Amino acid sequence: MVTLMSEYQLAFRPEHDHSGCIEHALADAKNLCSARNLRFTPIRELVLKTIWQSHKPLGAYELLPALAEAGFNSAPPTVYRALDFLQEQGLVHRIALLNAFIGCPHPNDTHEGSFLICKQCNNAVEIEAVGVSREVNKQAKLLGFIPEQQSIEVLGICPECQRGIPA
Amino acid sequence: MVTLMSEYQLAFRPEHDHSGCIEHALADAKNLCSARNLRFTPIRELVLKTIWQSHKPLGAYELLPALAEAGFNSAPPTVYRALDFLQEQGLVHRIALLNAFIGCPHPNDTHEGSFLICKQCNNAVEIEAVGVSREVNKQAKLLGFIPEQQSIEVLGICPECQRGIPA
DNA sequence: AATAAAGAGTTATAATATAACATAAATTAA
DNA sequence: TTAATTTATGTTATATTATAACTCTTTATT
Repeated sequence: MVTLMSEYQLAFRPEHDHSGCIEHALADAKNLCSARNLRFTPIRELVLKTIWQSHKPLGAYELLPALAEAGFNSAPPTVYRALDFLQEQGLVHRIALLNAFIGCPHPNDTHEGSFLICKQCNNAVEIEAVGVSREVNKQAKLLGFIPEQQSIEVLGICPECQRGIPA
Repeated sequence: MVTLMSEYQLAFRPEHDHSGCIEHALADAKNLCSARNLRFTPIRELVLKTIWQSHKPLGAYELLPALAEAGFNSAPPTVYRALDFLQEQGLVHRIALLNAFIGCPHPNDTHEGSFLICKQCNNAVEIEAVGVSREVNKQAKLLGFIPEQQSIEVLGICPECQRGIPA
């Protein structure tokens, strides 16, 4: 059952094994940094882990308490530096509509996320918007515009919340 | 020549008659408000007019000086109220990636803008992204998600700037 | 070990946005 | 036409998000 479903659906399925999401994301990040000869420092790991506590995008300031509890400096620059690093490496995405950050479930292929964000439960899923990107590029080409960075964000109601059961 | 071109291209064509854009937008707004029995107050008109001074999205605080010069209160709430009104009526769009606002060239049909934004000259054009919206809805439906609000923003280089002539 | 580079600590502040309450103007009801 | 109501604006204060600038420490390179 689960194996037939795209990982992208998990965020909208409260019953899924979320500890698997976290472990998978952290392992991915460790591997990716090691392969790129980058340092996956304790602060970076903690920020990523905190982001992955749920599928709800978190604001930068919501990440600070976790740093404080772990005994790190918890001034804004600390978390923004970690977020900058994680974004550069594709490990997290920033959701512009929310000023918030979410873990990327497939950080290995460079891409920009497209998101469905539930207004009720605040969970967000990253979708493979191949068709969307293709259409955007088509429109851009018509105007002679060279696209470099896309932000596609859709607010709405997720399947769970439609059933009246906020996740 | 110009009649064959979509109005959407104008932002990337520095030679276009921009006074026409402004007049058209203000006339549209006046008609729309009157048709909806809404008040197109001097502040709202001035904010819209200021936004339409160019095709570059403007931040809220960039609009304040115009209010001050015209003798209005120029504290942030004044401009945000006007922007809220203009957004609700579809007269301006907010570009989330830039925290900035841009005039809508066709405010009559309710829609959400999709934008191509030039990183060099900062001009932005609203595109008719019918195909894009269709693709987004398709993806959403696959996941049982009901889309309500879309934000599609593409950063890149416009045709003029590709030619090395920043508009 | 000496040097350089990268990461983190720290203080201050910039930029964006809203809350809350007072006043004024316009619309509607009496 | 006034009185009541609604809508818009004035005003002060503050919340939220993000970055600048400088210091110190740790890690990597020579």
